[in-house]
Amino acid sequence: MAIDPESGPPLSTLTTDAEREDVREVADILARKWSLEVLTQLQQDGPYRFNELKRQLGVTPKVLTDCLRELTETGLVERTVHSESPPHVEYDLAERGYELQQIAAEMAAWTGAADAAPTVLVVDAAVPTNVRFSGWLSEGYTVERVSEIAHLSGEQLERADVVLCHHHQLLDDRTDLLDRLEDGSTAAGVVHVTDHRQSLATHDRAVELVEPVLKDELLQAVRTLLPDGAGPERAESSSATDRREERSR
Amino acid sequence: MAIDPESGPPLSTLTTDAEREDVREVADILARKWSLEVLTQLQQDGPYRFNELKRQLGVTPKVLTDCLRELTETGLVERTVHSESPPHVEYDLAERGYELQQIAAEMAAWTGAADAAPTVLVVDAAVPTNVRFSGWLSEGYTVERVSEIAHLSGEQLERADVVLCHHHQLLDDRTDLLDRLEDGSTAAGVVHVTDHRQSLATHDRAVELVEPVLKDELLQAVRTLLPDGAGPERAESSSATDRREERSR
DNA sequence: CTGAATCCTTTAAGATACTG
DNA sequence: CAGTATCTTAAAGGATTCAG
Repeated sequence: MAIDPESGPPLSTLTTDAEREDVREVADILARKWSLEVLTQLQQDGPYRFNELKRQLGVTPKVLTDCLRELTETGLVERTVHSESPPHVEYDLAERGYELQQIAAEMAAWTGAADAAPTVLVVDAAVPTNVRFSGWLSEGYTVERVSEIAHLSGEQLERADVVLCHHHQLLDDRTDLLDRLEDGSTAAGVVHVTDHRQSLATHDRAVELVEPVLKDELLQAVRTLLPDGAGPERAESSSATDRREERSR
Repeated sequence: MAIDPESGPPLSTLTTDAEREDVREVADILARKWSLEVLTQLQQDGPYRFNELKRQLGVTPKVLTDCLRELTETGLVERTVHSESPPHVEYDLAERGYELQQIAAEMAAWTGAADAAPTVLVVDAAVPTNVRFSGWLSEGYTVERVSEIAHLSGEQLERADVVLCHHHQLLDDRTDLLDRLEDGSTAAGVVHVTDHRQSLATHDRAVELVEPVLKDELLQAVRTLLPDGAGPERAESSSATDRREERSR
């Protein structure tokens, strides 16, 4: 398991089935299409009536009914019936609904932080090499590892800003992802690590390094491949949203 | 995450659609039936091979394949192909998978904390009364509010240790939940608040209070209705798991 | 105004059998 | 050993219509 030992272990583990079941119940609500929309809307604009909310979110009545029923039953939203004429119903955020949004905000911050740090995908280095490279990159970068480039998924490649791989891997079974890596049609830059110089840098977003590779050499190579010199020291300045927009263009 | 409302408002709000979408993606994974099982299993017992994991969890191969594919594509699990003979495949927790479990643990702690504090359900007090009662109870109790007892859901009643309601509400439209409240067949105790004494305490888990109700009077009444004198000062001692077992018997 | 009732489509999950 | 292929079921989301 790839946990860096230097950080003191908070190591809260989900040991019991009951705990995991609790998490699944909470996550199930957050995963529903309209739950968070309703919660944030209620938090921002105080109480809402049914049709107000319906118009605001652009959701069909059945779905909103289902959603609000679940949220009130789980104590995240308060439903108040006002009997004055004309009678109406108000929905407002409950204390637990507020608390849940704080947790949701942590989740967003977590993914945001990973998006903000450039991601380096280390492909199939032998274990000692892998550990060495990962250690060098662990500050300032999000590091992912993949055993064989043949099994690389499109999603992983999309998350990567730089792919770091041993050259011999690039000679094996061809895949379309591999082709895209070599012809430079991916957003990610490529660092080839080879045992002997082979002049493989086939496009301007590819760099070749020959073993033995030094730490500064690797970091420098990675840095040149990031968009306009954005590196770990500048990673903090670009928000998660900025990077998301960058990547989805 | 211990969110105490009296601390200055961290008030992280989920303002953008992108943030809510991120949360939904993460929550969707946690809500899946086997994701957390796989993650905790990998965390506890190092790397696993496919069939090992399959036997351990008692899951069909298709479902495990789907689950592992999603977890590796999202970078939570590392998949390593060992080509020595006999060749085999290993799955292990990735750094992000470890981080996600920390968040999951916070979610479990959050629901656990709510379970650990006795829950008082305040039914349909007029707004000023409601605020007054809720304020008195806010330390040491989880407080929920419901506007009309007629709309009380079974789930809410099950979460409640004590139901605090105005007596006139109990005379209106009958529901089965209301019957259960009055005949004492619910786990929850009942505090009736009336304007004039009416001798309504029909069972030993019901208490009648006459306005004006004093803070100490209310807190004392609530305390007598909790199982064997467990109150807010003892709430910390009983773990979330203990209370869950209590309630599900 | 606030939903309930109906119908349709998609997807997770499980069971079962089969393959490189 | 490590999956894939097929089929079935159940629940969620959505559109539309109807009702208290």
